[in-house]
Amino acid sequence: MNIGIAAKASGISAKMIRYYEQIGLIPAADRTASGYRDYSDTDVHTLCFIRRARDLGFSVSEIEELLSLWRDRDRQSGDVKRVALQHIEELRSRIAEMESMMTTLETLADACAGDHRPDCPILGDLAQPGGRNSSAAAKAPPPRNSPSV
Amino acid sequence: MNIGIAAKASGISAKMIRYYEQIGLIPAADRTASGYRDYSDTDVHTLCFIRRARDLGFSVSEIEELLSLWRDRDRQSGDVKRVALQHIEELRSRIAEMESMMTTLETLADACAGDHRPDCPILGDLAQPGGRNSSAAAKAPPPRNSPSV
DNA sequence: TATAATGGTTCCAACGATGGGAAGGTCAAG
DNA sequence: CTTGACCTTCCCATCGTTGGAACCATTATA
Repeated sequence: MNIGIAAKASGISAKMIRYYEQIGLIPAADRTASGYRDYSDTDVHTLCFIRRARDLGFSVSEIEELLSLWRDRDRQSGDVKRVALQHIEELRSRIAEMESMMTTLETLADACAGDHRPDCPILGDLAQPGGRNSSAAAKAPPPRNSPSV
Repeated sequence: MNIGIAAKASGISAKMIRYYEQIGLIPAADRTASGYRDYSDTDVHTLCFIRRARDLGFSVSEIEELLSLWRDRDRQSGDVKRVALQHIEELRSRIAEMESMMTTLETLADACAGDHRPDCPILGDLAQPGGRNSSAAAKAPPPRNSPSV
């Protein structure tokens, strides 16, 4: 089947399917006589696996790992679980960071009248001469995934 | 003062200060006779403002808006609050998305023995033929900020 | 059958924010 | 005057994804 059909069937855009092939996440697809990529149901199944993993926020390299474990009949479930737990920790830390930002912002927003007057505790906080550290997390690893519609 | 000093004083790297100048977030710095950028205490104060806003997860365009409100003596605090509340909603939605992922992953990880045996509910879920939708959020706007180390 | 409308192909660029590094000029101390 | 630390500009990489241009293949319609 054509890449467009495989894209609809898997929920991964044709663009991304080509990209995944390019970076080696999936093997190069078969080609028809005219050069079109040709996908089997098995290929689509793999693409669905990838999409599901992406929806759960796994990075491409993690998906690579998961795919190879999936294909390995002699895998140890411990290896899969390790990848999952690591990702869970990653999510946990990013969530904590954002929640910390949110708490601070909510406090500031609550203190702000939000009317026509110029006085504003939010700007007041941002302009703190000391460069305040407050409660908002400052340093943390970058986000993974993110569908960026 | 030199860019290096301003960088240390503000907590923003020299690289990023040049970048912010390039994209117009901050005006072009004065130059010494030899071409070095020259910063005043006021400039550093602005940089600190920017850093604090970034630590709270505001995007560059939001910071642009906040900076212009900060400089506007006739601003209305309602405008500032609107920016903040919008960002809070953004954070809230991203957190919800990640929490949904985490919940799903934790359930799967709990169900996985994590030993030497190959049977694995995590892979089982990812390989669902239907392309499952489950509870994990699939679509959401891209993350802002993110200190990336 | 001629032609138009899809849909495939490749390649290049952009996003957002940041870091890395090369090549070369400047400054201050020894 | 040399050395080392700092500055300058410019380009590249990250990560996942989308967009577009230019061009070829297939299909459907007039």
